[in-house]
Amino acid sequence: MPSQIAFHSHDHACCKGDVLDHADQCARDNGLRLTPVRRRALEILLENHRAMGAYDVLERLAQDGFGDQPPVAYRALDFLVQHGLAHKIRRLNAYAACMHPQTDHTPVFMICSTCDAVAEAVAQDVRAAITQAATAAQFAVERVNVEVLGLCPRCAA
Amino acid sequence: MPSQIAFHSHDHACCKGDVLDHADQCARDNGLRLTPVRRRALEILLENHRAMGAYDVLERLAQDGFGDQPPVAYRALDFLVQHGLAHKIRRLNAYAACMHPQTDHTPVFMICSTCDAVAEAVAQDVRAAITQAATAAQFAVERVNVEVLGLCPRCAA
DNA sequence: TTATAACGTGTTACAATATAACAAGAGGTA
DNA sequence: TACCTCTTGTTATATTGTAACACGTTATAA
Repeated sequence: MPSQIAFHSHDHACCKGDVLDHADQCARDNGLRLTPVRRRALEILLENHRAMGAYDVLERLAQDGFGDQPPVAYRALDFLVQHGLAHKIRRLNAYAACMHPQTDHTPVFMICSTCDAVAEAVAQDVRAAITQAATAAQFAVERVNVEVLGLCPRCAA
Repeated sequence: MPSQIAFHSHDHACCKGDVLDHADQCARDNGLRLTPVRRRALEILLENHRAMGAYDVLERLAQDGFGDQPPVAYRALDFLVQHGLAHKIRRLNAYAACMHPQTDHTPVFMICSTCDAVAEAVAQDVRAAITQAATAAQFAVERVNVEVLGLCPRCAA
């Protein structure tokens, strides 16, 4: 599942299913508890290739009978981020499901400034270039966040 | 002035002076109005190589006799960011003076997770790698933001 | 099995970050 | 001068994010 397809038409039910399957698998393998709220939060994020604000997710969770106070959403989202099942898109103060949960990746987020769609690319050489720059500054890298704002193919057309 | 020096000892009065001089120059050349609040905001950001929250800057501005309501700080900071004199560090919800205002750069921010110091590296190949990844996804890049969390040389020691 | 500890959820209350909108002043320009 | 634009100050409010506690559930271990 190459990252680029987020911007292009694809079988999203399948795309979504794959990620959820992996999440279940990952939970089993690592002794994580993918509880109903957490799993539902991930499903909500997976509904489209857009980042969602914590309060938007909260609203959806509340509709489904879960709690309706901010910590409910923040805790579920923090869990997903913590375990690599979702990412926080800082430019948008929002969250998106991880589209490459199986790989140890340094995600590059491409955010469409027109339609707000978000795609996650895996770019190993971006990571390499960053590491090199950091090394030159004697800086020990822990986490990397790359966000690119621009126009997705659809909006550019 | 190589980016890396932010993490190392350097003549900060000079470092600060250079950036302010450039800002004055840049304002003259481009017909920008580097008004007292705006210039003072930049000076405040330049006091150390740390990112400052808008409310911290506001407090300082208020002490200097400017308004004490949030828009005062946000407007000054937005102006600086808009014209490339400062950057917003999204991981910290904070702002830092631009240390390479003269160059058309894609900044890479290195944020120390221990002491919160921020250094700004210019890494042309990071930009190149990102552009390549974006092109592969038919994504038209407008702005790029790279933030690296880790340990600065001092804290690593 | 029961005791216990660790974790998860719901809730209240609040903190931190950010913006909309309007009035008034400062600075140019015809 | 009259006019326009930009800038500043202010009020009020929106948005995003957490601390802390009560209670339930799950895992562990005697």
